[in-house]
Amino acid sequence: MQRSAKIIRLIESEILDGKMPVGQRLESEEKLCERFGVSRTVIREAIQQLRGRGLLRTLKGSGTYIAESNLDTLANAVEAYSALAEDLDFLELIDFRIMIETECARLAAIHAGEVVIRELRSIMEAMRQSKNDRSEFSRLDISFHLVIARGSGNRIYATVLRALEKKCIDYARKNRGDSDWFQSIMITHQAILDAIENGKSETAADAMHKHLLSSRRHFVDLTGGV
Amino acid sequence: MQRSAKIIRLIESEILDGKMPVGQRLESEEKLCERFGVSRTVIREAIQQLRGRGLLRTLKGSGTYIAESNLDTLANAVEAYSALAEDLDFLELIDFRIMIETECARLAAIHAGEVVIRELRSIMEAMRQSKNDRSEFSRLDISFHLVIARGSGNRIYATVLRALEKKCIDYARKNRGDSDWFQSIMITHQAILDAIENGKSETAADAMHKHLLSSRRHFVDLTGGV
DNA sequence: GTTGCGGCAGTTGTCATACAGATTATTCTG
DNA sequence: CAGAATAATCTGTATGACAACTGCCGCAAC
Repeated sequence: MQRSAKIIRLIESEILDGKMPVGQRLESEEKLCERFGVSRTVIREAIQQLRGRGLLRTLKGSGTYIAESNLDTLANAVEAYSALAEDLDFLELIDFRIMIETECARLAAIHAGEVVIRELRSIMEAMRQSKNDRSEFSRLDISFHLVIARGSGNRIYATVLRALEKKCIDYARKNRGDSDWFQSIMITHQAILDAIENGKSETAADAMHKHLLSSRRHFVDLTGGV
Repeated sequence: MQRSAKIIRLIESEILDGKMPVGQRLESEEKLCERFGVSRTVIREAIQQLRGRGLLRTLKGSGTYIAESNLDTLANAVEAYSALAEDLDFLELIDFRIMIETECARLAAIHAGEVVIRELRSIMEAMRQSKNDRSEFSRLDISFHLVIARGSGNRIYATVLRALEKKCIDYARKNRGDSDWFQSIMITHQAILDAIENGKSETAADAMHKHLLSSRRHFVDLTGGV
């Protein structure tokens, strides 16, 4: 095994076991060299990888510190996974969305404020006017869902869904349909929005669930599930 | 901005935009030096960080390749997030669990085999005997949930929940209660187990949902939601 | 005393060079 | 042609040097 890999495991376990509090400064690279008996090259490579994982952050001229948690790191990981997972097809994606977004709608009905609701209304209006621009329509469609995730008040949901945005837009573009399909999306979106506005959490969850299930059926009909 | 950061963005975007197919070999470090006009040090630091993110993997003597998606990377990110997020309150955690574990229970009722069911039974028995050892009881409580996640057959759910194990145990320990609370957990766990044994997916999902909702209510009552 | 400046020590970022250890391509040999 | 020996290529590690930046301390001016 490479030397840097050993150093990584040592530092990683110190952090994850909570021995190193968030924000604490690591020893300088030179000290770490002495302590582990390796060259500065090895220490630096280990630190770089741990920075990539979001466990450390470095300030030039100052030092390297235990990072505070960063949602972007989580988003990067999810985005990387969805980009690299060749076998993650759109059915798995929509199944995952059914799970997470049903919950988002439920929470959004409880937590969403006036700002979020106005944003949703404005997206609905833009969608009406983009009826004939399929690409723009798909983008707005997904942004409607992202805003609801944000309105849930749960940052994890919002972050994860945002990381999947590209993949979702690809799905929406592929899952195109005729004028009836357009109408169906607008109606179900409106039902979700109404429920959120009125704070009816179960109704919102149910509407979102039906909306995505119907999207899933449409996708299966259109593509045979591929 | 550091030079390695620029290189990272360039390579990252090439990968995430799908220009570099999974498994493809990157140019050698020396070629990348020429192309970007920097020293080998900078190139290597960029590669190290991208390895940490799970986008690249390197074979000594051979080269650096676009990684295939790896569940461990996702697990690392989730674990790092939960370990470093001092402000990740338990309500967000339990909301997330309600969502994902309801689905796990549903799938486990369909996919769980005899091995998983025996394991669940044995955990129930151990919980009965650990009634007075709160720490051990909490550990067993969470392991019951992890086994169900494994039994769902969905590796993503199982991986993510496994990465949250430590945080879940902390939650369970904090969410302690009296003898009635103990009985309530045992009864709802039994209901979930029965539904899974009998392959009743909707019943299992419902039982899990009720179980975690009740846990959430108990937590809110106990702590005021903090 | 307080403020502002300069300089010094410490620290990370980058470069260059060298070689070890592994893999891959090429050539040689039977 | 097959297989072994060899060469070329590539990553891992070590070392030394210097640039760029930060934090701290002391000193001078007010």
